[in-house]
Amino acid sequence: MVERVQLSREIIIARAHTMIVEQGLDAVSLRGVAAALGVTAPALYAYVDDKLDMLRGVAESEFERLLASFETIQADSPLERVRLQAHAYVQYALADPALFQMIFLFRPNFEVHSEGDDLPAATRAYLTGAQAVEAAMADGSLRPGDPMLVSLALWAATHGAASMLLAQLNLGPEYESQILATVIDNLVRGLSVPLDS
Amino acid sequence: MVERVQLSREIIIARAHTMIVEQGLDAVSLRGVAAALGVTAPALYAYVDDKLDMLRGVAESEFERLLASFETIQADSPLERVRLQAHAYVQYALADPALFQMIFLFRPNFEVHSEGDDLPAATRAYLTGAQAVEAAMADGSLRPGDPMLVSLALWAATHGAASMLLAQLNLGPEYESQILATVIDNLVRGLSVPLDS
DNA sequence: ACCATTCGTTAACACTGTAAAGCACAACCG
DNA sequence: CGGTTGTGCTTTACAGTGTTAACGAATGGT
Repeated sequence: MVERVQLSREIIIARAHTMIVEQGLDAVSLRGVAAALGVTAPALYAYVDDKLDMLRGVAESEFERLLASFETIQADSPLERVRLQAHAYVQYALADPALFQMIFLFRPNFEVHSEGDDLPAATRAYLTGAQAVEAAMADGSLRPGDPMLVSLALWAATHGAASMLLAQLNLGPEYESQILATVIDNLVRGLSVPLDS
Repeated sequence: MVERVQLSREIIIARAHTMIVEQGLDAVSLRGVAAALGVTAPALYAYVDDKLDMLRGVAESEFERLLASFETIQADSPLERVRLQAHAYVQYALADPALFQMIFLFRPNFEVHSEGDDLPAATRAYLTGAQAVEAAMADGSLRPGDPMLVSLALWAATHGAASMLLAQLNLGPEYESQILATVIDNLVRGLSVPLDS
């Protein structure tokens, strides 16, 4: 009961994607993906270097999705945009834990030497965050500083919060949004110019 | 050139521990650990449920070490203790990345129903952190609130910072301490009572 | 001396990722 | 039309993995 379509890198990655979502990262094998496509495992090697390369393809498409979710955010102020992006990141993580677990298997490279849309999606997602931080600094709502440093710090804290929520610490789910809010809001508060009182 | 000692759970876990440090988590196999002990793989099953259980043993011993590093911290104030614990956590992570990567394979359980030293080391490490937070709140240097929530938030942010540093983002190593400081100091700043100015 | 138990071994199963060789079919060229 | 070339997949194979079942040797007790 396998449907045999024309093989391609995209098809393979798409199938791996859905299998990761449905069965978890550890349960996905190259042979399994091939079988789901009605094909034997070595056939995939014409389109994919190895298993890691296949997963890299899935990760790339995920960063693309994350970036898209950033771009739909409507915010009143630059600072609010920073906060909403952090929330969007956690939302993304909680929606598909297996995918979130995977995207950091590959070290993103944030050295921006070339320009344009051919940058890896991870880099573009990061740049989007950094822009929001920069705007909030120009705005005067965040204290001046290195935007790269601050956006990485925000990302790190957000990532940690998401990881902690996913670790299922038997805390009861009502804690989830509170932990996230505590991390993000207080970090932003610490980074902001003091509002006396 | 294998030295064959009396087998035990502790011996197995210790050997797995050093092999993880030396060769990385992915390179460690049950068969490999057995061979290093001069024994065949099925022999381990008398002392260990399965591979995951073996790793769980290593993780437990690591939390014990982390806890020990917390207990040697000398701080002038409760708030300073909170900051130093966060730094100790990151120091621990950077010292042995493979071990840090592993300890969160298992969801720690923070429900404290029993008392005393028979609690899992992860729980005791967390409680140590929560106590410091509580002291800082009693002290008046942290705004009042749920100590559990705040200490989890701090842990989450710290964990995220460590993960980000370990991801080797091609950022140049001078960024490492800066990112950490940005996350921790600003989060603590956000959690503190404002000091007008 | 025999029995029982403990502690390890060997053999086997069902997987995994990956490489080499082979085979079937379509396209092209004379 | 017949032969050649090449593409796309399969079969086969290898070296691993975790794990289970059956077997064996040594040890201690009665």
